[in-house]
Amino acid sequence: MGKAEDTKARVERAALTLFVARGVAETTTKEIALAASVAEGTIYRYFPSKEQLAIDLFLRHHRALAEALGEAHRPLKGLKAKIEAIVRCYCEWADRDWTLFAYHLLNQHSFLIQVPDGTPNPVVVVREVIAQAMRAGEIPRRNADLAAAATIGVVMQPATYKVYGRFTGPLSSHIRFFADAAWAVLAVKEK
Amino acid sequence: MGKAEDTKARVERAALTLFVARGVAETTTKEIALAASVAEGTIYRYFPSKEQLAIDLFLRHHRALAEALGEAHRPLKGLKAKIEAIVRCYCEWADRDWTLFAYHLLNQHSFLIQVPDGTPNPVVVVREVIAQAMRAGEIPRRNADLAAAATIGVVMQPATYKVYGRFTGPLSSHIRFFADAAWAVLAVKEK
DNA sequence: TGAAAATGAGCAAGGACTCACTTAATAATG
DNA sequence: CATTATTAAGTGAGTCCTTGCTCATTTTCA
Repeated sequence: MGKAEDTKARVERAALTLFVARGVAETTTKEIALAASVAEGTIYRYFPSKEQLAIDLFLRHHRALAEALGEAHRPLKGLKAKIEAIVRCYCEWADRDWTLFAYHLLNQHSFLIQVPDGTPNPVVVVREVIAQAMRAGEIPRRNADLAAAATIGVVMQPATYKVYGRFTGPLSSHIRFFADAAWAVLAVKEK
Repeated sequence: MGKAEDTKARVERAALTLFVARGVAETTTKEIALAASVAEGTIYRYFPSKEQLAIDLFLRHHRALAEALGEAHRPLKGLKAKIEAIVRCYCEWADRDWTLFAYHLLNQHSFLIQVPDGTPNPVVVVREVIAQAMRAGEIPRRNADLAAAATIGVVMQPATYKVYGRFTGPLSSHIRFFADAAWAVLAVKEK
């Protein structure tokens, strides 16, 4: 790794850690510089603004996660297999870089509006898998957005509670439960 | 309503609306004053700081929701009935004052750490209902925090997506689905 | 030796909050 | 009742401080 890339990476990691611990607005550029062992001005060699640094961090993860989820389910046939692959991919992604994952989770509502059209989107990936399974008659038909939201909630709420410290240990240890629970939600029959 | 209480309420409502629309840190005291048709100094007659105003708003709702959920399920017997009552209460609560609800939803991670010990807590209410049902053998035993989180996610994730504008219409129209889906998650068997 | 990288004092902008003061409402008084 | 005194409510210009960002200067290193 070149010196410049190393410095850039240090700034990103420092910013990320502070953003998660104290929030984006509450983190100052001075603090980022200090945590990255760099002068404040150095940040501006690599990023045009603090805002852009925050957005870059978010978007990079957002896109990568969406692509990973897409590739995880695409080769498989059948909703059950796809759901399990998506859940596994999501949990492993979270466990691999928990700080980045937490940042993405906690800042969705700040940045989601700024996602350019056509950007791969994790929610849309899941929604499409579900909508397709409804068309194929694998699960009861209903509002696909609603079904996708409830299904995603089964995994994302536990992830959120892990961020809050309500649990410990890797998300991956619960893949079996998440996949079964997600399936159970999708299989709910209209009465 | 006395004049003073009316002013205080106007300030609170203005702050709430702005906090939801733009975030707490991004909302200035000038904007709050303007929206409440009040001078900036007037805010400080009723609240010691902007921060405290934000916390008050959060805590009041947090406590009230927890109590409402508790009362909704307490008279009932059996997990299925309790879950349905909790889901109904939660959805109606959200529909009744959507701005307040959205504020609470979007700012959990800022304020949850500041909740004083012993404060009624919506998550704990649900967790206890579930833990009790596990002890009674109504549903399979597993980590109660995990089960509670996944169950809550079934309702809260759709609520969150409604905040983001991904859907429209009252949450209450989906009570049936949420209750069935929540039950399905809890009934998932260990394999 | 020159370009790339890094520095950090300083600036302009904007923020939360204060406070000396005005206005409205209420009580006391003769 | 009219008048005055007392308190409550409201004001907004101004203070002080923090923040994001700049840029003239220095350091690093190929």
